[in-house]
Amino acid sequence: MSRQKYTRDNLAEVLRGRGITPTHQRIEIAHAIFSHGEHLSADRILALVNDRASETSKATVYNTLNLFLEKQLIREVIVDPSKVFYDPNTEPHHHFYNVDTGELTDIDARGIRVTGLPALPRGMATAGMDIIVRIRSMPD
Amino acid sequence: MSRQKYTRDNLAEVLRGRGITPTHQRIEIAHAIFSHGEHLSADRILALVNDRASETSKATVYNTLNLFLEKQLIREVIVDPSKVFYDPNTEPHHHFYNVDTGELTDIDARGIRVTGLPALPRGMATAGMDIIVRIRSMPD
DNA sequence: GGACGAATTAGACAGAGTCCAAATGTTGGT
DNA sequence: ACCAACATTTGGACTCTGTCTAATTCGTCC
Repeated sequence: MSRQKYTRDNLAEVLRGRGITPTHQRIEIAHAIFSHGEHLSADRILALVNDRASETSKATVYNTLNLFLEKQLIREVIVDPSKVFYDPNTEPHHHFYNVDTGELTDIDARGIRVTGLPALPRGMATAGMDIIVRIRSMPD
Repeated sequence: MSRQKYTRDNLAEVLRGRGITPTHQRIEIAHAIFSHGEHLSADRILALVNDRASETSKATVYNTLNLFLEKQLIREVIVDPSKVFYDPNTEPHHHFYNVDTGELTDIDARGIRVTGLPALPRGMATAGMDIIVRIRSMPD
């Protein structure tokens, strides 16, 4: 995703580019995810899109998020056992996870090198690697 | 945890060593986790302990798992959005996660080096790092 | 045995996410 | 404009994981 203003028109184009019919609701959902810089959970997204006018149902939010995932428009981040976070950044990167606040911060993957990993089991291919650095406020 | 037969007597000792009163149910749960080599989810553990005689309730299984976590007898592994896995291995290690089958495999952390991580945000301390290598069967 | 605190229990509850069948929207052809 | 065919959305029921609570049971110490 290039860096630019996420107008609803731009977003419609982006969706088309991935073979996704840009409906009303999908654009609102994309807008929520991309213009809001953070890592959002499904329920936060549902709340955000229903803040403004067009009502969108829970089912549509989940349908859409899964569609965006399939089309690799977003990524999911699994760090909290109770909910999935959706990440608009599809560049290779990892995360700091503040275990006290639940806050997620990106770590650019460029420059990070992991050595000493064993060979993959036979006939297996890597589908991706996630590094999660759990952090907490220093006890003083 | 040293490598030895996980008899119920041994396990009772281990629990005591961590300041956990070794009850009937707790020993059965520990036995399920430690003698079964795998990474189990709460519902699998519930099923396992109720296979043999002594019935154990869902509440007790969750209570006990959380107690074991607190006392650092086990670790939790968060890779599947729908459930937590419990890991009897508390040595530093990471995981292969087979996204097709859901199977988890340990990766010994000794020998693994990660370079290029940015400095932690001010006033933060590392609480642990997890590396998850997602793998899938090679498309042939 | 009695008393007291710790542990367990069933079942109600909460929250995330899925499923389904009905309704609505969109598109292309005539 | 109308219709047919298809894609999308919807409310609500449902499932599943996990928590909570108040009542019971267990263990221990006197």
